[in-house]
Amino acid sequence: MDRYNFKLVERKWQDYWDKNKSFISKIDKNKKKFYCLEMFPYPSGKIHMGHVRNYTIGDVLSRYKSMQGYNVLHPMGWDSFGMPAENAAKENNLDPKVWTEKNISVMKNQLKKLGLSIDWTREISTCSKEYYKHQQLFFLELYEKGLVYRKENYVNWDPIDETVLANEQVIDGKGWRSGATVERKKLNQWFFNISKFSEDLLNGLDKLEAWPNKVKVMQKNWIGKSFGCEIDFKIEGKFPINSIKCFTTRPDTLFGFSFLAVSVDHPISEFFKDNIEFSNFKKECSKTGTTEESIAQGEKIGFKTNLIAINPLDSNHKVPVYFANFVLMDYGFGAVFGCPAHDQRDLDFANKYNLTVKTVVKPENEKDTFKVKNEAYTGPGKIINSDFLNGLEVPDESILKTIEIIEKKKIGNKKINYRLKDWGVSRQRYWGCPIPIAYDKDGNVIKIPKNQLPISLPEKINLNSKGNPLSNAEDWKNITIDGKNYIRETDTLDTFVDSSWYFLRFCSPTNKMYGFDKNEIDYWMPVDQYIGGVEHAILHLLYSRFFMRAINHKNDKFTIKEPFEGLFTQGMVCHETYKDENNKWLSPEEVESKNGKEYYIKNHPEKKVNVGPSESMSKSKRNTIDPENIINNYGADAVRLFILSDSPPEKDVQWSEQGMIASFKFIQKLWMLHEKFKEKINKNYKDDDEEISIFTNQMIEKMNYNLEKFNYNVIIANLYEAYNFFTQKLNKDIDQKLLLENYSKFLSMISPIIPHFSSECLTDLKLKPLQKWPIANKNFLKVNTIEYVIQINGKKRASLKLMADISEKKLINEIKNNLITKKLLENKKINKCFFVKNRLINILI
RNA sequence: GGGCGAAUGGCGGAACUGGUAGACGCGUUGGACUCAAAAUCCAAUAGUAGCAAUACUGUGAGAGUUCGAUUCUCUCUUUGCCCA
Repeated sequence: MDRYNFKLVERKWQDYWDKNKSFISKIDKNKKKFYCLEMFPYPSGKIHMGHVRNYTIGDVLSRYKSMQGYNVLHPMGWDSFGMPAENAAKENNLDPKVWTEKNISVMKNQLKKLGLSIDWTREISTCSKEYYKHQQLFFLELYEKGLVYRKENYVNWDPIDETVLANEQVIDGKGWRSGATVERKKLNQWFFNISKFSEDLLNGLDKLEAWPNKVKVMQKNWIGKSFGCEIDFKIEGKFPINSIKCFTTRPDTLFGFSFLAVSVDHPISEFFKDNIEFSNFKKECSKTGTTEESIAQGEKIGFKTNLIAINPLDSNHKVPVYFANFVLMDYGFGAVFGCPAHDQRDLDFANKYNLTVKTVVKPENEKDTFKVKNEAYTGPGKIINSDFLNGLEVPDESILKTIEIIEKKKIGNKKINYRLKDWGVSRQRYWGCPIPIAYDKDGNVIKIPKNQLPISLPEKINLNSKGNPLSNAEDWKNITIDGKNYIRETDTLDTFVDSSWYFLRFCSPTNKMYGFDKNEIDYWMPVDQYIGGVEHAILHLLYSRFFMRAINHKNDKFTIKEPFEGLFTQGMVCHETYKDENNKWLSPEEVESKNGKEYYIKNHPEKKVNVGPSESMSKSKRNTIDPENIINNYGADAVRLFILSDSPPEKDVQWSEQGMIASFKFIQKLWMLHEKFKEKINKNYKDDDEEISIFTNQMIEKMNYNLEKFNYNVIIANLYEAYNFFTQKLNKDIDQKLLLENYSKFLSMISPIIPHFSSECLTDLKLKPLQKWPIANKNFLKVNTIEYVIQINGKKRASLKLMADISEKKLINEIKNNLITKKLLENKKINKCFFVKNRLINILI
């Protein structure tokens, strides 16, 4: 008996699928379509285990659906613009394009070795002109629709590298690369008007039934709809200003008003621009940072002005106006009214500056003399100390009534506020999609004519110069249109723009005229199942949902709104972490252990290794496992099997060498089983055995259930059970035909997971590979005998194997007559019985 | 601080709609084969007591609903993720 040679077999079937164009998809209106998409990778150089997991999950689903008769679209591409290419190019003095293309070809080979059922004819790469020229056209279309605009905005500015940094590139207030202290700087930036769709994006979530709830909740919180009102506060003082507008969700606490706080960027800051103390205060504020986190945790500081604000509901009630570091200009109107008794932030502030704390809400079970001390009260209750508002129920009635009064008095209006801000898409970088805009000498914006697209990135550019390489590329930057001189926009688009529509491009990847073909979209979209990491739960998914709406805005290019009908977020791949005595990270290859408890450096038993917790694989912790090595050692099928077997796909999985070996061995065992099957099938037995058909058909039902629910770890447990079952069955003589029928169904059911192996076995039996998905025969789903559980007073006491469908009476009779169970009821009076058909009986005595 | 989850043997994890808790795998132990080891195969494996049949305990803790709770409700503890 030969060992199973995975190297030959896997190579053979990958070639076969290539040659036979097995996974190429075309529109077929007679078939139901299924669009299965996994988040496309960034071509960083090598695939990692996270990719293996992601794409295996998608591949199992694609193959399963395709066997069920769906017309499956399962494409793959490259999210190939972005900073790592630019950085790598700088370090190695390379062209980012060359670096990227090399990575793509390596990674494509690696993916092919996994045996994925991908239609490679649809491969796209976002850094190719053929892709981004359509994106430039979209940009112009959106601009024409008023969904793109330019405004000044604050950015993180690295003064050494002369570049803008993303928030995550700022570490402890310093640039991650240069180490320079990051400054806040105002720059002209391009924005997508995503906030225009806030309400629609929020409402759309309700219809996404096949999305994980947690993702919907995250998006909902991100959009952050809050209901409240805007209020005009009259201002007294010697400055040319009559009123300041505030947004509040708690107008009902207006009588607890004790100060008005505005952002240091508020227009009234103009009045203080020559005030040195104010400038110092403003500097102080920029140090503490502007993230909501640093504001919530940091000290609340204020700068008292000589302005006075008046309570619009009580003109005798006057309070000071402060600049405060916890008020942000881009939320609401950059001004809030402070009610310390019912907002912790306001209370901290009031305590620091000795401001009045007036309680205006009391909890239901407290007296009217209730007073807030060190902790703000934000819960429900009743309004007190508030003149004509007294007695209102907090929060619903009190807020609505107060808004009504405010509107009647014409001092403010009901308003819905969203936390979602417009999407800044400008990046001062080279390796991205150029923005199709130019400026005349006065700085006026003109669109690049559509017939001049694409605007290609210049080649052979000096990346080591300071600042944005494109703004230094004089030849490229200066252009003439219709004889007039212009300067190109030198910012490129955020790479999240690239990934906001790639799922549309996959439907018609070679269409030259437009980003997609309507016919193809109408057939393939929406994506039926989208699979990827939960880290993209907010930005990428929200941007994609926005982009669909934006493209469709005012012209109804397609009828669907949501790009992703179903979403599945898989967990990460983790591994233990190792450190040597000097606290340096060690990779798993450098470590070994004899007993599984004590670890030491390979071949150096005297050098002990500290084992840390299992964490998501990352280069920095050196706890990665290279998929390519694993595939070479154990084969693609074994890796696919292992990566799915140990944990539910939505949870983190722990990489384990032992688990990997177990999966490898299982395939070897399956091969031995196959050899035995073949032997039996070739001999002429006649004995009938219903049990084998019952088992197979029940297994089909289980597989269907668990595949639909993504319980892939359970599926593999089912397969192991099947293996155990068949191994035992083979000791008996079974009718040839019956055996072949059931075994071939088994082979079909394992094929989504270990397709090379399954194809090999099926053809070895002179059957076709990629068989149809088996359909359970209902005749075999009904079982003749059932093991009934017998409970006495709720406790299991025995079980009896009896005919299915028997009645309660008959079962009790059986219990009374059976030798084993007889004693349970002897001399006992049955008070009550609970009978669950074909399952159990609970007798109360 | 807020939101959403999770907690089951030595480990990863199963358990349909409230109905036999621990499927399946790993590990461990014992045995077979072998000069020996590896590999492979067989058996055992929640805990306690017992030679055993069996009995009792047991799904983070405590209460509740129920004939019956890993599953439903409440309180608490720990923990993860997200937003801050």
